[in-house]
Amino acid sequence: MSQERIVKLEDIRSHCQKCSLFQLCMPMGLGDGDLSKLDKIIKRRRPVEKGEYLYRLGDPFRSMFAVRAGSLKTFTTDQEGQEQIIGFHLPGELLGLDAISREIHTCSAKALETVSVCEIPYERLEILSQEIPGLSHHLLSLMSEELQHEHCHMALLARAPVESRLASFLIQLSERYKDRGYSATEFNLSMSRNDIANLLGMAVETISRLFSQFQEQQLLIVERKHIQILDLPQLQVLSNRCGPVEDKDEDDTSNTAS
Amino acid sequence: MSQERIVKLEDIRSHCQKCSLFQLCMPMGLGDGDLSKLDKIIKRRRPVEKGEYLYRLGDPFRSMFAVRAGSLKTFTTDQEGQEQIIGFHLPGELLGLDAISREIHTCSAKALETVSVCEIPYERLEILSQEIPGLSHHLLSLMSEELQHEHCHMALLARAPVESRLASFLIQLSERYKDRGYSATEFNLSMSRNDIANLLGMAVETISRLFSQFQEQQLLIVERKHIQILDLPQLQVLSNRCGPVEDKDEDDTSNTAS
DNA sequence: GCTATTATTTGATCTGGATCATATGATCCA
DNA sequence: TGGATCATATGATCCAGATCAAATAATAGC
Repeated sequence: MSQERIVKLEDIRSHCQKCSLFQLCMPMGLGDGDLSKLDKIIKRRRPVEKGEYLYRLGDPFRSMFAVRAGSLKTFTTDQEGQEQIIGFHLPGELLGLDAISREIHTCSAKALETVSVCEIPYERLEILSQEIPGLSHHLLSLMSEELQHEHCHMALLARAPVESRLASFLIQLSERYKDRGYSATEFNLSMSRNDIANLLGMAVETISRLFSQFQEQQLLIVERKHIQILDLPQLQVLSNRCGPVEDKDEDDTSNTAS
Repeated sequence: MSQERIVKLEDIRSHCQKCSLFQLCMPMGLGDGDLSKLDKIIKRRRPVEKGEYLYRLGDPFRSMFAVRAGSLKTFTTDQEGQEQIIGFHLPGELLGLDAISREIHTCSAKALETVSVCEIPYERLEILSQEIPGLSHHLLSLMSEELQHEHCHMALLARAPVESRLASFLIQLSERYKDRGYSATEFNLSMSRNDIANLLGMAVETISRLFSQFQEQQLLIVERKHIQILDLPQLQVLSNRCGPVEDKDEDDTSNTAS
């Protein structure tokens, strides 16, 4: 076969195919041809340094972004300039989907640490999605996931006591790291206590106290930004999450929670 | 021209074209041909009576639904069976988009009053979206709007004092009624105080007290389910909503809020 | 129509978590 | 390298809004 030649060609252009995150941001059955079509429209950007904006609320929407490395926060601002964090974004995640309808970014994206992103011009992606079957569906699917996640977050903010909120947050992070091939029980927080508090609708002091409390209860060990989870099941019980029961590897999620 | 014949044909099948809500649920430039294609895949359903479910959390996802008349609430349920309302849905709105990725409904939809819906089989819609340019984009756009709206709701739940929450809720309802050609200042609530409280993450008693308080402050007149808004601008100030400044008919939304 | 049940209102009390205050440990940067 | 600034932690106090209690109004079921 002419495998050799193809590989070399890929080396030149198909960054996507080599990207370890590809399965996360575009997990569909694309042929090589489709892949390189997609790859061609993607722009690389110079890294966004910690504290810099990827985009700001009100900016015209031209591109979506896929996080390659580092992490960001997205947030809206109310009429008094108060920041409300919408979410944190890890490698492999797509940002900016919420701007499609108004063609204006409705939140700001700020780097929590040095971040590298792939820029995907939306107009060209739309054209491409007419050529590549499944691309539209994939985008819809990603947004649908985002909606689901936000429904759970709303339930959290509306009802959950502070312990559940933080537990839920930690479990979610843990799962996302796991999906990315990192440890599910040991990781570094890239965001400040302040940002966590803001996301979860509580005061910084409460976050601090809860970390201490969880540590006392032997649920985790926390030292500055570093978290080591000791008792994931107990955190899960605390979190009391919403939605249908998920397919777990373990079958410990039956109605035996009581 | 053969206009006469076409009109008769439309009478038989193109319900969409005659539907006053069409601009709300599918507001794009569809030709007559596209319209009748869309119309062909839509199923009418017998009305859903008050208290009945349109779908339940965990049900397999096969169709989206457009509300034709009446209203519904969607809600998730946590591990303890506690209901968390995600939103209320008025005529012209689309339900079920959040189920695309998992192919399972992640929330339940229950009628607040007798409801009639158009059922749109998702599989057929996807096929259709390859034929009709703009249909995919429209779906993405709708979901994007939903995301934006939920971001604001999250900010509300995380930060806003109870007055802002109720004010924001009422303004939002008012705008939605206005968009549908009804009065922006006088309408009936189809949901109970309990449901409002649940959506806004507060206690029923607080809703009751706030209605009384708003009435005392001459912001509105409330009598049971009937609301008459007297001072929309003041409610707007109270609500302190998030996001970029919207295009209003009036230009009273500049930075003169201070 | 008449009772049972449920929804809403209003008042009294209580509490989870915010806010305030202060200490201490990091990080920045001239 | 030392002082300024910022992030985190922890204790003390306070208060917005929940919860509890009770009355009243609406609706449903018979």
